[in-house]
Amino acid sequence: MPELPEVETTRGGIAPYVEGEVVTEVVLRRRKLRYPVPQALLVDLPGQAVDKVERRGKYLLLRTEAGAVMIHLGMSGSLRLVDADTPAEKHDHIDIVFENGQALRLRDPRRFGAMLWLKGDPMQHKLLISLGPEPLSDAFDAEYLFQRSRKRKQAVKLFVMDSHTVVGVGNIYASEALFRAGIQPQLAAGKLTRQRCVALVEAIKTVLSAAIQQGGTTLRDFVDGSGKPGYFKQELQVYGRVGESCQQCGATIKQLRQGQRASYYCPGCQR
DNA sequence: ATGCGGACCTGTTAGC
DNA sequence: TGCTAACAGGTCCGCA
Repeated sequence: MPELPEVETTRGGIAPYVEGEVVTEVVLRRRKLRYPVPQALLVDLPGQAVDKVERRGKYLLLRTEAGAVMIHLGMSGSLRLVDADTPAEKHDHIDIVFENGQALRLRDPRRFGAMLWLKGDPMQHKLLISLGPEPLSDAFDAEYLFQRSRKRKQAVKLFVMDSHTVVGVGNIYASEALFRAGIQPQLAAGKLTRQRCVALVEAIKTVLSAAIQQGGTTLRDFVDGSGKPGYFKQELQVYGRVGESCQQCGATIKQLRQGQRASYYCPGCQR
């Protein structure tokens, strides 16, 4: 469900309410998520104050003096702030309860998400250490993408969705960015020219920034920290629009499958 | 190193 | 209306 804009929307939504708050208790209703929730989280987190809520790629980090809580929302996860006594529903797996009576509640029907407890520098963790640059940082530029893509036969859409290339570009925004850059998704990454790398980097930055502005994209069930949906869906040009006509050129939007995922593109605008 | 398919889950929807 | 199959925002792992 969440790509970078949805995770960033969640981060921004919960940070003001969670930073500075002291954890009193962790309520675990279901241990089996993507990875088993470590016992150490239940033991070590209570008593800690959350210093900062950060994001790296699609991972959220709640930093405390003793360690960091690392959260991934997978395909269907959401984090919401609720009163601690709000009854938990079926897929509400974990509550981080605070002294002020609020709780940060993780809901995740498909359970592809994760909550881990990291000691030491979280950026050195296996899951974070080899991630590519943040798409909205200066490190992600056309020259980087150009060099990185040399000799790659992989389709450009799969290439930009690879978190080792750049983090945070998921299935929706990969299609959207390629449309905006005028690049067809099947093109081998190694065939990108410098010029097209400029356009693609620009498109990725623009589409992600715009989506963050709109509070993310809600296809069916994404909600932010207070339960509100995102409004970027109405800005989508190709994603989910097979058979509709392109707003740019009028051609019919097409769909194909790449890496077991749907890709959407306009055969008129994308070459 | 690269590239691909399978695996992990449940819920919703499309199609017969 | 009901059943079944396909599909859904992610990404790690193992194999060729």
